[in-house]
Amino acid sequence: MDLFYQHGIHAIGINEVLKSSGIAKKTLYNHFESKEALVLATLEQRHHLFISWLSHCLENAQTNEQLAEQLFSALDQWINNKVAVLGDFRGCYFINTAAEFGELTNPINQLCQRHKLAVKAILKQALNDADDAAVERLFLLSEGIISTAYTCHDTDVAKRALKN
Amino acid sequence: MDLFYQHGIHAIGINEVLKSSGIAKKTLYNHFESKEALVLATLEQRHHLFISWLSHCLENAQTNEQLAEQLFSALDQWINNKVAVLGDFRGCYFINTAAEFGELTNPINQLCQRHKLAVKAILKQALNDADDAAVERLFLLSEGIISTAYTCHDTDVAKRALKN
DNA sequence: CGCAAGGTAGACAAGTTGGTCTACTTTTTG
DNA sequence: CAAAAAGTAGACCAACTTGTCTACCTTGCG
Repeated sequence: MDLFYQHGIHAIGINEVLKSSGIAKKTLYNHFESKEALVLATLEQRHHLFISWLSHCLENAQTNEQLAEQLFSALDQWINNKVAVLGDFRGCYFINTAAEFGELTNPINQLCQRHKLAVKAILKQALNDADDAAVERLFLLSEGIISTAYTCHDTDVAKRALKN
Repeated sequence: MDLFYQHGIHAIGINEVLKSSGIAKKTLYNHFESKEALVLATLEQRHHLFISWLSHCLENAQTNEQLAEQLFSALDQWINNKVAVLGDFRGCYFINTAAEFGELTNPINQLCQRHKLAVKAILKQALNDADDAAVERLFLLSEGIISTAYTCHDTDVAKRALKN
């Protein structure tokens, strides 16, 4: 997971995965029928990790403003490597991976899409399905923050969003 | 350019570039000393293309609201393949490329960052450097829109943003 | 025209890729 | 304990990677 997240899928060969995990090639191909299957498993794992972290961060928000505050401050924690389960921040694993696998028919791409829809659903639920436009704005802002933090190496962007 | 944008850098080998461009390998390496140099050239080219398209789209905006309207409607055009110079929409070339080349020391990554800063500068300028917080929000929203349109295959996201 | 510059096609090198397979060892389990 | 299951190390394969080089051909220009 960490290797793929830190360097991208194409940049990491199976042999590097083996070396870093200390596992034999045969064993790996015993558990996963291909590199794609392995990648899908890492996506699935991170999906669950991320969703449960995010849900926890957004618990008990009462108002739009409160939700925004909790969301942005969670992102700030992540961006500044304060969230152990998410590892060293290197943008969104799903955005990054979708960038490498763009074909709509590719299961990898589809999983990335599903992840994003799940994130949006969590925001919606945190607002009791109240305000669709607010959910949308919050989602777009959070995507923008994650993307900007990564490509601009801007570690303060979430903090600034908190203030505005 | 198109090949790299549509499929990602690692997914496209030099030989595919040659085949698709009808150029001999020697010739290519006569003009570019490496694949990285070629990639940098495509980034540079698209950077200029994109910046000049965007500047044009944002001309003569008087208010925050007007600027937002012009920005979102420009994005909508791009996302729905109405902007010939930008080619078939496949997200932001710079976000996608940064996802593949994450090391801060890599010139490719640095170019991606510079592009984003230039985009932000254009927004700032379009508002006559007036309202920093508004520029920031607009930038984040636009990054979110581009990213969402791509990873969620959501071609209406810019249109919805226009309405809110 | 004649020649230099720069094009073409593609063989080739050295290394990497994902994936299979053999031969052997360790662990689990009835 | 014995047998089966699952692990290990790594050779091997075919295909592909970037990049170099040779040999030939086409241009543009003095």
